[in-house]
Amino acid sequence: MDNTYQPGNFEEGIYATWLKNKYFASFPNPNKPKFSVVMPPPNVTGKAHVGHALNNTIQDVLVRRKRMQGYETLWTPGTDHAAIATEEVLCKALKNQGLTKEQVGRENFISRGEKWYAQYGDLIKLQFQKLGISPDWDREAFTMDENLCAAVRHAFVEYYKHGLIYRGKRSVNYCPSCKTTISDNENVYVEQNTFLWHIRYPFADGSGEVVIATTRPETLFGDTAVAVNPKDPRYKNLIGKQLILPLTGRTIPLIGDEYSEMDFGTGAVKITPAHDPNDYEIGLRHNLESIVCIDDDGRLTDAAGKFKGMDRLQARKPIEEELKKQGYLVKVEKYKNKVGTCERCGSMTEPKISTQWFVKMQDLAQPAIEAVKSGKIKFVPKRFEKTYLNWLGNIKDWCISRQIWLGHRIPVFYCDDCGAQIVEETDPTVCPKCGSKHLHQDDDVLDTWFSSALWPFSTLGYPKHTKELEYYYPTDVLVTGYDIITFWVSKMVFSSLFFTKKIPFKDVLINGIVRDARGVKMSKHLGNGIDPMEMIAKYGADALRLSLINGMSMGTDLKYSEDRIKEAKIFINKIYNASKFVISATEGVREIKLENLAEKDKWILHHLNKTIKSFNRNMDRYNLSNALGGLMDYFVSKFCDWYIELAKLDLYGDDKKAKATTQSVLLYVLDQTLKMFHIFIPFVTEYIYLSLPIHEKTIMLSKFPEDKRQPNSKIFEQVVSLIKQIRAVRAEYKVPDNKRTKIYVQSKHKLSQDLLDGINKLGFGNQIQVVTSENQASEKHVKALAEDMTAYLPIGELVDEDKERERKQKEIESLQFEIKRSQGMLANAKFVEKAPAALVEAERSKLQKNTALLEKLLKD
RNA sequence: GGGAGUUUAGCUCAGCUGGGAGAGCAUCUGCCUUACAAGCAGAGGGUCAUAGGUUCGAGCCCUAUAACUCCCACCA
Repeated sequence: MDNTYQPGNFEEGIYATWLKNKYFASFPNPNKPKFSVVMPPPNVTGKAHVGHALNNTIQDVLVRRKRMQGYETLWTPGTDHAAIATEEVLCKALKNQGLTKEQVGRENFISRGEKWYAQYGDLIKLQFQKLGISPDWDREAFTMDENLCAAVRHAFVEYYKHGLIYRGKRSVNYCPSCKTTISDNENVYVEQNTFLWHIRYPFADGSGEVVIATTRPETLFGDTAVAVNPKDPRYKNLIGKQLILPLTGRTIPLIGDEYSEMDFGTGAVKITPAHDPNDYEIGLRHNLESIVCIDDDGRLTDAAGKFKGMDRLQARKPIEEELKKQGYLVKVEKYKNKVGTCERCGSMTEPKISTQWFVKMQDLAQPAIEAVKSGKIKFVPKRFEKTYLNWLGNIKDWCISRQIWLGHRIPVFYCDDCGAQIVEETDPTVCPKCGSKHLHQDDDVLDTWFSSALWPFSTLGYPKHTKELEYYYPTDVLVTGYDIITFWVSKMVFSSLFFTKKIPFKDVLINGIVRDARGVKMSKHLGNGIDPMEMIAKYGADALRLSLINGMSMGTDLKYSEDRIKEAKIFINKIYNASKFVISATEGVREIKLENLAEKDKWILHHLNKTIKSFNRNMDRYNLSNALGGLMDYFVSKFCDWYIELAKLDLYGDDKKAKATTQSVLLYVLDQTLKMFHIFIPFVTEYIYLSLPIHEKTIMLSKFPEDKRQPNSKIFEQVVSLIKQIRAVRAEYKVPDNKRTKIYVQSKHKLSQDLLDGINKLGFGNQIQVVTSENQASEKHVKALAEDMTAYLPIGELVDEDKERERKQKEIESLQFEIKRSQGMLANAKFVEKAPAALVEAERSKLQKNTALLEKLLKD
């Protein structure tokens, strides 16, 4: 081992060995219980960020433990093609060359996409490997792989044949300047200072008018109704009457629809089905005509009469003037609202009603809701079930077509001659209806989530009936962020239930988002991100991993900064140094024998066992941070601070038997704790493990610690508290640590020599003597008390009678307070009656102990 | 507008089915003790956001209020 902890010296080599020996590989083995996890596939658009590091570290921790516990463990890695994001990147690159995707053509563009995927897919993989995670890389999957494409195709055809896929109209965002539809993500809402135009629509019969308020007067030419709330007393009786649409002379009806809010504007809203998604819905409900008054270039159409050909925005002013001239304009007020704009060019987007493909959700959603409600699928933390159920409960049909080129092309073919729609698993060459050979495929591609929805089973070979699918499915746990519960988790559940008749996973573990030290979400844009690769280079992968798990709470965002990684490294350094000590102290040891245990040995083994027990309990409940915290605490506060310090007495002493036992215990405890630490910090633990005098070929596949009963040493617990008292008393009297004193000990129990030596060493003594009464401690002294033990410390000049009296007085008071409290509780009949028996018992023994201590003090 | 979350020590956060307020970091004091000064020993520091309620007992349960955060929908 290196003399100091230098992760850079061994992390890479260890990972290479793991890979070479195929320790991560898994194969179906019906004789063993299995544990399977599928990795949320990162987008192949860039490099790994801390969020990936967190998500994958959590998975690795779970997977490594199960593997060590003897489960046949499969963790499937993979990547997602993220069509929209990648297409965006590629378009930008083209733009820099002065090209558009139309100019390079669809085929050429797609092959550019493939090149991109090949190049960046490997990059992400290399970064993940640096993290030390242990998925079965031989099973790496990509959403555009041949067999995954087959799964997508199969899924589409199945849905279609079950009548769950249909073509319908929907409003999409359209950018008139880029001349393309854009995704919801690229459509950013920007607050703008604009106006609210109040326009008069007279009744056709001349019986008055209705005033409407609008932010878009230019869409007036597409109006086919005015809507009011049917409960609105102002208009209730007027519903059904005809209105004259200004500037056109057309008549349109006044309709009643809940959509119209009574307290907004005038309570009357103009309805333009062709240019507003809500209006489109209303149009469907009321059977309204849809009139297009803005074309794909953003110019007004014939419907706008003399305004035809004008830009939609530039037409506002002239329209306003015309309305004013003709007496239709009531007023124009200043108004702030949010307007959808194109992320790329910044111009205002237009809602556009177009034909899209949909998946019918109602029947699919129901079983997915049931799966969670019945508890077959559990969310951790539970509160995220609400997010899931809420969304599925109000589900709308899923629009799966996207107007881009990258991704899975919609497998629908149209016959140019008879117009038939052909949907089959293989591409058709002849129209089954009319025999025509003139066929063309739908231009759109599928929503990226369509393929991600199949991920848990498509990666195991679906639609083929593979032995992997048979053995590993359903998977055991999915670890993901709360931001994609609706996008992804829900879709996997209903897809899986439909296609495989099984749930895709049993537990859904939700991790939070990594934020910077001020709580701001990390992003490229803000430049506040922490680059995991840079951190690994600086502090090692183990430190990064430890810092992510330590203090992390499932589902809660993590405030994160480089300091945390520094702290983690310091902790690992502690493990490193303690291990170095144990290894040097156990050179040549061939066998671990836990025999002839001394008090300290029983004590450390008891606490080890307690730690293992709570570690496993916490891990089973996915309390990773608590499991880790308990282990860290044991390692430092019990093993290092007490056991190792005391072990030195045996190691450098003459008692060979005691030395052998201590060596065994040292090795045993280190071995067991390393194995638990391994799942969090795999590299350094492997490095140390392989340096132990007794070890297997890798810690990765060694047996995970299990709970074994080990009674505690009560006497050693008392020795610990006596030593703590001695130290506290010394500190209070300002005895510097380098000034050692004689220690007199009086104890009800017989203290063996090793315990006395221990008290002497850790209590800063230079000599220790057992006494049977205080008088035997002849010098002026102060006292340190434990339940059945007392230490007298002759600290010479530093003894201060007043202070000693004061200290005792304080102690007495606090004991009296405690005793009174205990007595009060025990005197309360309701407490004794209602509280759990163990609690009452504990209170009694506490009272007893405190009373004993108080008596002792009062005697003085 | 609908939903969810958070509020505990200077900072980051634990705190189990309700049963004497915790950890790490930071601060202060002492110590280079042969694994570790990236260390060891000790100490100080909290009206558990606020106001009510339930209970023998509330950080935890109920009601209301405030501040902050997030998600979804929408603003004619």
